[in-house]
Amino acid sequence: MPDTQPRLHLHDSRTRSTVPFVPLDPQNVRVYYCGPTVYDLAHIGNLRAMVTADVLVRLLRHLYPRVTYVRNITDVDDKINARAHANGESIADLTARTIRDFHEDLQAVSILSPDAEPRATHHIGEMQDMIRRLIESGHAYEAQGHVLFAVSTYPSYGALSGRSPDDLIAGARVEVAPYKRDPGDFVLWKPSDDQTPGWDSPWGRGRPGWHIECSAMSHHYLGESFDIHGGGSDLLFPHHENERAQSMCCHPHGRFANHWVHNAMLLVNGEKMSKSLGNFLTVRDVLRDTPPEALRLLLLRAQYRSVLNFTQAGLDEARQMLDRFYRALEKLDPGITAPPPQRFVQMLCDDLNTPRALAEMHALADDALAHDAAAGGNIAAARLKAAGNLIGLLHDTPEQWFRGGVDVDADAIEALIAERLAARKARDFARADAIRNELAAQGIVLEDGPQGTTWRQA
RNA sequence: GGUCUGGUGGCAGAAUGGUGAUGCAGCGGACUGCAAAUCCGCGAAUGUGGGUUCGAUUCCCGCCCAGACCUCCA
Repeated sequence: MPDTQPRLHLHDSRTRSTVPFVPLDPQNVRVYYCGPTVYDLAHIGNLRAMVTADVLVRLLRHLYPRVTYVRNITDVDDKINARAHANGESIADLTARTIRDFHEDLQAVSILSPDAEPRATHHIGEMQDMIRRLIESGHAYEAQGHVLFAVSTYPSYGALSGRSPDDLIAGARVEVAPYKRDPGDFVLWKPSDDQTPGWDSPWGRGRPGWHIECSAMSHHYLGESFDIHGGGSDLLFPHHENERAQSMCCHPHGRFANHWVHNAMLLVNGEKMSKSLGNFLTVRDVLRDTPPEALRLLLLRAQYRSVLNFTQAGLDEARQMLDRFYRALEKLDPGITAPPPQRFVQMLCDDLNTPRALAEMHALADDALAHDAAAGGNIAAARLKAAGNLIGLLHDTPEQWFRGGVDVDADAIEALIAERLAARKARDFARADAIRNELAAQGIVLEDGPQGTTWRQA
């Protein structure tokens, strides 16, 4: 039914407008996202970007036959050097451990692996090639052991982030290195001393600047032109602006990213997350006492371009929403499957409007809960599950969701339920309630239904 | 200082030039021995001052407030 297939519209940061998404090659949609700099655990702000990318890629996979999703790992960076030194460990140990932790955290919240996850240190050669070409074409110059990109050679510099070069100079809050021809020039290659990781190059032993890695890796995996480049809005300038300048100057016939997607920042209790405020939350911190799906749902409750305020109350609410969804999935018949409803997909196609998509899921849950199987309750449940799965939710069974938290002795609980049933039959409600209270104290909630008494974790 | 977003019920959070989704919380009812879960129902919002318009929450301007970015923070 190609006529009824929803069309994806996405907001493009470069033009600051929401436009129809038209793939360069409908047979292979190509996406690049900026991944982590691996010096510390992922925090929930990092996670928002990764979840946004995940929903986008899942939706693209639903709409198109093939998607190539590349997400890099920055494993050469001065913050890494500083952290390894402070920890008294090798850079290799630090980055290996951080990458492993990053993968664990993302997997916990059902973020799918990218098709390629290149590491900067594995692509130094390509970066050097690009730098060489930029020097040869007059877009870059050497100065005091550094190679710098000359922003004045790229007339469109600033077009992506909507700034004029004059604004940038006026607002520069960092001291401008004296060897720069223009205050806006940025480093492509910089010298390393003996204590710092470095690679031999035509410009001496050194290491790459931050931006060049993404230009080199996106070109290597996706070509001169690809469909979508994404990341947090804080990357728009300077990182993405600089990436674009380098890539467009190095590959003048390409378009680099056709479409730019940026997610808004996350606040914690109304404040920007920062170590000095003491509100810096890692994914692990949150998952210690929250089911991973609740964290994921919390992030999807706001549209990705809105600032999202992270609170414990919001997390609790996300958990309650999932309780109801899983309650509805108890109506699911194992044999019944359904595609995600068109209206749900339509909402996602409207610039990833996950709040409206979730409203559709609530309607499906209503339907499933209010009707028995003969009246379509099981179909609604199947649709709900398909919808949830499309955005990386509802992967558990209701059994796992309601009972999966901590270790409990199910046999002991069943024995107490049997004892309570006997007491109720004898109309000894004092004893029956005492048993229920005893279990409640252990975090076990009893529910008396038409089919008998069931239990779940609070 | 410059650039750019945004201010919607108690809270979270959509949408829209013409009766403002959804969720949580609250209130009433059904069900229950009482609960829990579920169901039915109810109340409740567009920061502020102007302008354009038959009509503005939506478009425009001022003000107030919040946030982001301004050379390596998702």
